[in-house]
Amino acid sequence: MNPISTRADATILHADLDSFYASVEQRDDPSLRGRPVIVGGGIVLAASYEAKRMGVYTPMPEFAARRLCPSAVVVAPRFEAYSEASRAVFEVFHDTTPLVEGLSIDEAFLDVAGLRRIAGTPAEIAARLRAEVLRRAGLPITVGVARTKFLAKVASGVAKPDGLLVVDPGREIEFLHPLPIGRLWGVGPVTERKLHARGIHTVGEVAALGEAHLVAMLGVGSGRHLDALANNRDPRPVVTGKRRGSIGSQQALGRGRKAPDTIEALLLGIVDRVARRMRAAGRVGRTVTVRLRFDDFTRVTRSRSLAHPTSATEPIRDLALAVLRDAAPMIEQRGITLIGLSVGNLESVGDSTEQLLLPFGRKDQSGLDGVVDGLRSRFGHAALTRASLLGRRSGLEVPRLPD
DNA sequence: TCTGGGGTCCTAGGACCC
DNA sequence: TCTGGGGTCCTAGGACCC
Repeated sequence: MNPISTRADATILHADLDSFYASVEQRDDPSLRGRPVIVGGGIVLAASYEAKRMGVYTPMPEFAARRLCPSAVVVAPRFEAYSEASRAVFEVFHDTTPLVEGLSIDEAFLDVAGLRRIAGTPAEIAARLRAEVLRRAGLPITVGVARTKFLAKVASGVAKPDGLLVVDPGREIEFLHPLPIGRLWGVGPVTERKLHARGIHTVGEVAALGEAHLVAMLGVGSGRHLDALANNRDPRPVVTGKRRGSIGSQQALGRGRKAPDTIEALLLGIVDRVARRMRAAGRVGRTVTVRLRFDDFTRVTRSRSLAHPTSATEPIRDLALAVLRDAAPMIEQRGITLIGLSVGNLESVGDSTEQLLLPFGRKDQSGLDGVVDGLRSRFGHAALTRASLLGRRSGLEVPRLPD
């Protein structure tokens, strides 16, 4: 009998654009190529590798970066251009494999298992992916290849910039255990401090600690999570079709007193932006969270939930204002330096027609005409059109909509 | 070094229901 | 009259990620 290999192949790619915003600027303005570039808006949003070599990092205050790197060209961010570049890059991802899990505007996991016959080994696919991203989007990208998501991500981090690194399944521990704990997904400044205080500096040392110890130190969630990663257990599959759970916006205000009217006006602007984005995305939500940051950089959040999900501006605005007024004494006393709002508990408009009709007490199709106006005011016309289409498709006689 | 804007996930207590 | 345990939702806060 032939021995059956139980060890899975390294088929997960982590693709991560290098200094994304700065690279887009260098791509679009040839005079910036080869020079230190900082994309800044108060803080450093991105720095080219030329700037990083001088010690510039994200999110360093802009003035500090200028002092550190006087020869740097500082450019204002162009978020539209970055979204467009991201779209082009994700097109390449999707042309490579249907199994794409986006993590942010500039990185994604790709599962290329099963593509060997038609597309070659994962290393070959990764090399081609890098070349294609450069050709079609004009951007450098680093790819890590491994058996698990975590190892693939670490690999791309190690290979940066403009690199490709495959972690051979036979050498995973050898690769993983010497790494500093900061490389572990979920270890930020706080956890790092706690571990350093106990003399733990490498992933191998975390692995040796044992789950019980980690749980006692960091809580059940983080403890188990870190124990698993450090011991090279990461069974998470690449998941497609994930949707956001919240949509929000915020604005830093700088120090100094602001009149209550000014703060309200800012919040209204934010509500408007968020509601607009929700409608554009075809999402409705129920939980409205107002976020405040004070002069001393402490933060609070205050949230309330609506009875029914919505993407209409008015109910969100009313609730947000009520929450803000409750917080007025706090703001008066502590000074405000940031205001933000997000809407969570998101659902997709059109997930089910019933969900749309439920708030109106209509589970069947009798007398639907009368609810059209109500639906429009609640969800907006575009969402209603989609719902109507879906309703018809699922056999409901949803009334035709006036234009 | 004094800190932007977009998110995710986890924890924990209290209300409420069965 | 005094009392369980489980499940779910809501709210607040914290850590983390890019």
